[in-house]
Amino acid sequence: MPQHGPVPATPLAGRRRSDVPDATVARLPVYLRALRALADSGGTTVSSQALAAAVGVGSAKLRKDLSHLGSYGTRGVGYEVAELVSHISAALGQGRRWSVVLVGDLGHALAGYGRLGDRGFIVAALLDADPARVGERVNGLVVRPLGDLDEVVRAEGVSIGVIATPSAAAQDIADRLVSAGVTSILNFASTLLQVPAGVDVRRVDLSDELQILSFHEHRKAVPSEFAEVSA
Amino acid sequence: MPQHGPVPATPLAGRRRSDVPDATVARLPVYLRALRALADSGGTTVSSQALAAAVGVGSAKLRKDLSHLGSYGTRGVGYEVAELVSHISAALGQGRRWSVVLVGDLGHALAGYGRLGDRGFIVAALLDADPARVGERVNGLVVRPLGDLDEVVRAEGVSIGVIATPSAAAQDIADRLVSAGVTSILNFASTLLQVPAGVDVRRVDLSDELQILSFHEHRKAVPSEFAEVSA
DNA sequence: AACTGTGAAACCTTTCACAGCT
DNA sequence: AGCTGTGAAAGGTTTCACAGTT
Repeated sequence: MPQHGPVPATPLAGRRRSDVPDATVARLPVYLRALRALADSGGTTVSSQALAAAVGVGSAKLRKDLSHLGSYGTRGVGYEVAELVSHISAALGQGRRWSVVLVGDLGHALAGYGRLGDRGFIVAALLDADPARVGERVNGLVVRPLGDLDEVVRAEGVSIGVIATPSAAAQDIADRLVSAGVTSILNFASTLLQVPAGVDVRRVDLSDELQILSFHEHRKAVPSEFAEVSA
Repeated sequence: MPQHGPVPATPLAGRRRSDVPDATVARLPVYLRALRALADSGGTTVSSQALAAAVGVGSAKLRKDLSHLGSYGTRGVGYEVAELVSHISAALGQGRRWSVVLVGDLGHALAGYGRLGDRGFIVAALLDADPARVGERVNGLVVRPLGDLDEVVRAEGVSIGVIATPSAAAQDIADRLVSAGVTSILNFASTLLQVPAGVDVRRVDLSDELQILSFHEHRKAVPSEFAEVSA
């Protein structure tokens, strides 16, 4: 797995993947959720102040974030909720519905948890390598055997796969997903996946998250030890 | 529409929480896992090159990260695996074992998934508001009623809670956790929690993650619309 | 008066490149 | 020769503060 481009001489050859900064992209789903809640409760316009307060960020950051999508506010007034919703949705690719496959037993639980349907995602299939789990009904879906992966991905045009298997199986599942045509993977296993260029992977790991919390917790408990250099 | 006058939310005022940068803290668990794998396969020393390659970061970044913990390498040689493991563990607070409570049905699945025991975490209890789930055995633990929360937190000295309930219940659970004495929360619900200062919250949301992936996926599909003019 | 959109400043993170040790 | 540790440079993100618009 090659890592670096060969020539570092090029001054501006980095892969600019999109015009929207990563940090902004990560916040768009949060804004979107807050805006939809606003719309549901009858709001028609919001100021950056009000929306920012609702999501717990500063208003300048929110405005800067939105400015990367375009100029959709009205000076002196604020943003039209419905309009913002549609622009953010469009940026996130929600203009179409994305089919996803969830693989592994944690996936069965996630399928019932996330309200994915409300967010423009269709669970094309739940897959499991364990024959004992196959056939189980989970949240209106029947668990299918791993062998169906290729067929499902091709038939349903799946481009996103969720790996929620034990770590040991994760790389194998990733390989299968990629060879079936999946180009984005959300990986709940602790394994660091090897994938070809062009495939995006995001990893979410329970124990990593807990360890980050315990790092800070540790500091809360013994602040004096870290405050200052002693003798 | 939003009339919340003063913002009670946590604006996260500029505060130096620890001497280790956040970005570094987030990577420590990854280094630690790689180092343990190395140790298990008999490695005794690593160079920053080798370790960095194993976790998919640049070697300079790895060295800079480690330098925030101290100076534990040997020039010309590399790092002693066992020594690094113990220093990173110590930084993450793994010197002691942390008790956690998992609340909600997704928590039941997570309890069986994460190998938390291997990482220094003890699941003090699985709690559920649904009486039908109470008494269920999951991974060697019996699901207990939500009413036990206070007792468990105090009896087991729990400082970390995981919220894996439906969104509608999340804020209530957070309030209960906080009033029982929990000071770090990992929130899998989409709700943005309001907590008092001093309580850390990390949120992990399945549909947010999928939306981040679909953002990029969207761009892959229609690159011409967003790409710059090529040479 | 209220609020957006945005340059510029401040801050944080990553990468470079090399001095210094083994 | 090989590798760490780290200042300095480069790049990215957040915050400030205000001109511009309604």
